[in-house]
Amino acid sequence: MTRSDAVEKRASPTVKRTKPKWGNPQTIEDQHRSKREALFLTAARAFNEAGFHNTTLDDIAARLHVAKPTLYYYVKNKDDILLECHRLAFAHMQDAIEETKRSSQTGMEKAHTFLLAYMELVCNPFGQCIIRTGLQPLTPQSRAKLLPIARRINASLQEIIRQGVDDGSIRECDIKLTTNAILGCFNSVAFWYNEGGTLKPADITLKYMDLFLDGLSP
Amino acid sequence: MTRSDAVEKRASPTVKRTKPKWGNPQTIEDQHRSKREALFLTAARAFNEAGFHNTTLDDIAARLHVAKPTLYYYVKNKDDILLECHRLAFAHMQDAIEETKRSSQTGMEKAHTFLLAYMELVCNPFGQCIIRTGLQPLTPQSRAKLLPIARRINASLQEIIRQGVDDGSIRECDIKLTTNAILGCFNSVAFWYNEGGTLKPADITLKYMDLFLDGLSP
DNA sequence: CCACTAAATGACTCTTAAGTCGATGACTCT
DNA sequence: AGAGTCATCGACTTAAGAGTCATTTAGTGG
Repeated sequence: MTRSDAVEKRASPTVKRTKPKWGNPQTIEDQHRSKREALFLTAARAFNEAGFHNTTLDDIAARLHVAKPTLYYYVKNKDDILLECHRLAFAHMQDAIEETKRSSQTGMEKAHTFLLAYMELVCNPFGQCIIRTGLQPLTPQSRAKLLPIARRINASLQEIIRQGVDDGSIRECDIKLTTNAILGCFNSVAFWYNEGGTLKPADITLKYMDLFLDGLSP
Repeated sequence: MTRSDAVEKRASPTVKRTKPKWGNPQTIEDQHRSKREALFLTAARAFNEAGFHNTTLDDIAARLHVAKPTLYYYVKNKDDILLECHRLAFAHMQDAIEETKRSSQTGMEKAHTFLLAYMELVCNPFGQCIIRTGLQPLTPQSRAKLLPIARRINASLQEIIRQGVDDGSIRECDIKLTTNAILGCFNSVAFWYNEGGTLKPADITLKYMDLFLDGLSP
């Protein structure tokens, strides 16, 4: 690679550093953070397209028009990248879980709120990364950090359905199995959802809810 | 490893060769085939437990009490192993597809037959391997061989549901979306199914069918 | 203009695991 | 017993890709 290439590479997506005045040091930290986020988003997209193990750090660096060692300025290692992608995805659900916990809706209504949030998770690059890449490539330590979060999501939906059965908004059913069925069904959207398409997460949620509510019997 | 260890290793699961008389050469070929099958089953189990990329050929060889180069006597390379695992799994579905094609049942009834077979696929080690490992680790060439088969399964279920809607045994619905929902839901069983448990594939199928047929409305 | 820090990189090292090869033991048939 | 396979393995090569480090460049504040 020639000298001028390198310069051109660095020029394109790298945000120009703005004056890190002592009075307003926020600016430079923001820059660092926004570059980190760009790194994760780019990595997640790459993982989703080619798979975690088929994506090298050189690939990710190339997408960012940067050399591999630069990544290590923002991130500890490859495992760390995936871990953070998962964390960012889960953060999105955290709010939805809290919201349904606080609200005084029926189980059915809560299920709708919760599942809409979940579908949005599953359709965004970080969520797709969770579903498609999974926890397997992570080190056992990183996996141990994420497993409780994943379990909490499952437990929250179980809780919601149980409440629904109690308040009569959902019919009697095997709660664990039903939860697994619904989540499995929603997860699978990560494999065919297309960001550019006309079908938006909210649309899919409605159609799936309809299917799960009224069933296929004529 | 000492000399005697090696001998002991070879002794245990390796079937003793039986006389490959010229008059009955079948015997020795069977032996070769059964060892190949053992290899694939062992590999599939290993992939399911640790993931494809976390499973080395040495791991698989160790499980078979054999040295790595021995594997290459039965198999071209690692890609070949995974490809064959997927092939073996799909073969199971082939029969079910043909059967539903030939039969004169209603769409609903065909769906039941088909989905029972599919659930059995998903719960057996090779099927789990398809779902959990996926096609991503395969070379593009191998992937190209399997993709049409996967599509055929999806298309077959679509066909069945379409017929069900036509003959009135299934209510009007978005056929593609419904197919994806059902298959996604069934696929996810591969992640929690436990061979030793009391819940058998047929039981899960019934419960899931019930859910999809009658829905969750009270 | 100079010292300082943030950011980036070229050119390495190191490890892991896939795949190869020649030699050897086991069994059968004549 | 000797020839001829089948099956197996120890020891090796090779490639890829993660991670490191010393160095350079660019922008900033005094």
